[in-house]
Amino acid sequence: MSASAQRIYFLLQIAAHQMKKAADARLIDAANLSTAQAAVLILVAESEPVTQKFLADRLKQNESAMTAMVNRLLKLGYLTRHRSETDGRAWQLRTTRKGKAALEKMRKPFGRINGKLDARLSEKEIANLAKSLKTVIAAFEADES
Amino acid sequence: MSASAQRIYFLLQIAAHQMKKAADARLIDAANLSTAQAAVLILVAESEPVTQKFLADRLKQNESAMTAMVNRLLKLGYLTRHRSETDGRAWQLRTTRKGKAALEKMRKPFGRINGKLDARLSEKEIANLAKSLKTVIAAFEADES
DNA sequence: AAGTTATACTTCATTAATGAAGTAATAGAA
DNA sequence: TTCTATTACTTCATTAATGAAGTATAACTT
Repeated sequence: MSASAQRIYFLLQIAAHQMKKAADARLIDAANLSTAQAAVLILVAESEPVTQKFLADRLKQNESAMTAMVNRLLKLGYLTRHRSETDGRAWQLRTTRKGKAALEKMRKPFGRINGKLDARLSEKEIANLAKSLKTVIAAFEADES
Repeated sequence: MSASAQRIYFLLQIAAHQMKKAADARLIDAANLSTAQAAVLILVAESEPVTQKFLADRLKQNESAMTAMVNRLLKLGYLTRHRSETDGRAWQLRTTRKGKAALEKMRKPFGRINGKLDARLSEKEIANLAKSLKTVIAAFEADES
C-alpha cells in the first residue's frame, strides 16, 4: 500500500486550498470577484452564449452549484440570463459590460500570483505540473470504479 | 502576462475538486468519513494529543473551521476533547477506538485512488508532482504580498 | 504587581459545493 | 402519435470553508 496516493491527495487539497485563499483575497480586493466567480465569468466570456450545463461540465460541478453561482453573478450584475429560443429548458448566459470590466480588473492580481509561481518553478516544471494535473483530472473523469 | 498562472490555478482547483469528489464518495461509502474529516483524524492519530491550533496550522485553515470540524467529529464519536492542564485556553484532542476503526476502513478506498494515479503517472512523475505541490504550498505560506 | 499584547478558541453571516428529489421541456421508440 | 427517456434546471438540507468580532487565558513589559 504505497502512501503516495494519500500523500498526493492531501498535498493537492492543501495546495489548491492555500492558493485559492491567496487568490481570493487579491481578486476580491481588486475586482470584487471571487476566484470561483472569475472561473465562471471567464468561461462565459470565452464562449457566450452559454448554458449552465456547459459550465457545470467544464468546471466538473453539479448543475445545482451552477444555479446558485449564476444567481449570485446575476445579483452582482455581471451576467444576463435569457431563455434559449431553441430549447425551453435551457438558459443563455452572457457577460455584461460590468462583468467584462470585472474580468479586466482581475488580470493584474492574477499576474502577481503568476509571479509567485514563476519565481519558484521553472518553465519546464510548470509545464509538467500542468500536464500532471490534466492527467489527474482525466483519471477521475467519468468515475465508475 | 503569461497565461500560465491562470491556467495552473484553475487546473489545480479542478483537479483538487474532482479528486475530492471521487475520494469522498469512496470514503463515505467505506468508512462514513469525508476526506476532510479523514485529514483531521490522520493528523490527530499521528501526534495525539493535539490542539485545534495545531490542526489549523497543518491544514492551512482557520481556527473557526477547526471548531466546526472538531464538533462534527465529536458528534460522530471519532474524537475526544479535554481541556489542557497546562493551558486553559487549549483543548487536547485524541482519537477514539471508533475513530481509529474508521481510519482503518479508509485504507482500502484510498488504495483504489492510488491505483488510478499509478496507472497514469510514473513514479518519477508522482514524485515531481508532489515536489511541485509542496513548492506551491510554500509559495503562498505566510502570504504578505 | 499591573497593564498590555498575544494566543486558543467560539460565534455569526456568507460563499460554495454536494446529492437527492422534483418540474418542465425535449427527444427517441412503439 | 403517444408513451417513455433523457435533459436542463431548481429547491432543499447538509458539509465545509472564510473573515470579523468577541471571550478568556497566558505571556510578556515596565
